[in-house]
Amino acid sequence: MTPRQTAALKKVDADSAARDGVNDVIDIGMLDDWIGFHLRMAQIASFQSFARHAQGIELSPGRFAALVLIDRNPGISQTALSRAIGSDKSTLTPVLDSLVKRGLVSRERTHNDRRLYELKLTDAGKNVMRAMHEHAQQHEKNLDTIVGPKDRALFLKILRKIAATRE
Amino acid sequence: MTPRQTAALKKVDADSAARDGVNDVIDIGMLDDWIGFHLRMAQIASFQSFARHAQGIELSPGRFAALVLIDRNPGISQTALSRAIGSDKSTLTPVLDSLVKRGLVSRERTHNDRRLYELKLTDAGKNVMRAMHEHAQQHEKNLDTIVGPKDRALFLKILRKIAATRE
DNA sequence: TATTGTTATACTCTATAACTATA
DNA sequence: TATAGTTATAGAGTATAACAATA
Repeated sequence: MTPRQTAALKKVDADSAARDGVNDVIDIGMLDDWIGFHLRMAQIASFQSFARHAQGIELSPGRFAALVLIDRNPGISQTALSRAIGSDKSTLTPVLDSLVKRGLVSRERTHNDRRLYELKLTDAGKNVMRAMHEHAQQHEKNLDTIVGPKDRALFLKILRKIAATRE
Repeated sequence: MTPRQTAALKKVDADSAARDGVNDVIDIGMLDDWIGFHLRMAQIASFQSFARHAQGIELSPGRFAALVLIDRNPGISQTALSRAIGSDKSTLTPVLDSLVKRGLVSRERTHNDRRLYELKLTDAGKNVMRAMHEHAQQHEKNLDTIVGPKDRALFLKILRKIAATRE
């Protein structure tokens, strides 16, 4: 490892820098060589880009993911869904409340075990998901361009590996 | 700060799957090929790993980053700091309040322009940063192992590129 | 007793707008 | 007028603990 120790995270404009007595370029020190830090910054940028592409459709990446998961796993329970997206079941309650209220998801008790709900997409939910899909695909296309076709598979493989690791 | 959280996309245990009538493995559909999705999942996993390593020291990645930035740029103003970490100045106010209250950061008006604060680390702040550094390095070492030495530079380069893109 | 899902509660992170004090 | 920082406020996202209904 060869820490560069210095990098421009963001240039401060010359005027304000002079005014502040602060250097033109901010020194991010050891962070510059840290995977975790850049993972965080990349995710923030990606999230913001996603939000720009999806403006008009009110659906955060998390909710969109919930919709996709319900679509692909019709009848899934809330607890199973919460496990899949890595959040607590109590976190999911208001999310599903709003998705049901907006008519995108149906929630019915199972016949076998009346403690569980069966989650399914309504037709409206499928439509919204499809519309969202298009926006998300444009966003993905931009990411693809940034990553480049040559390194795409490797990059994805590493991301999957990081996500799968629980140590 | 004690985020528990489970594995994203993890397998549902056989028993509960049978009980739920849900497949053993959750189908994530189109998400599986999406960079943005896996970026998000990797970041969540990395964050949780960071939290586990840093348990005992109450410092989120964001606050740790603020500390590092102040350490490397002593005398930086709050607005410059907020620009560097990409959040609003009002977001930073309570963060700095708590860092100052905990004796980790000093905040003094500049002599030239009495609207600005000069942020600096106190000795206690430097100590905490050093302790944090050790935890964070262990965390980084794990990430390094996952990524592998061969692909590390390329992976970092792509992350930087994504973070730098504002389209 | 154990599990599903809800409720009550709380904390973090984030932002916008209006404000103050200084320039 | 413009800038640095605070305050008021709000909303998303997250969690834990206690609870009701059901198993």
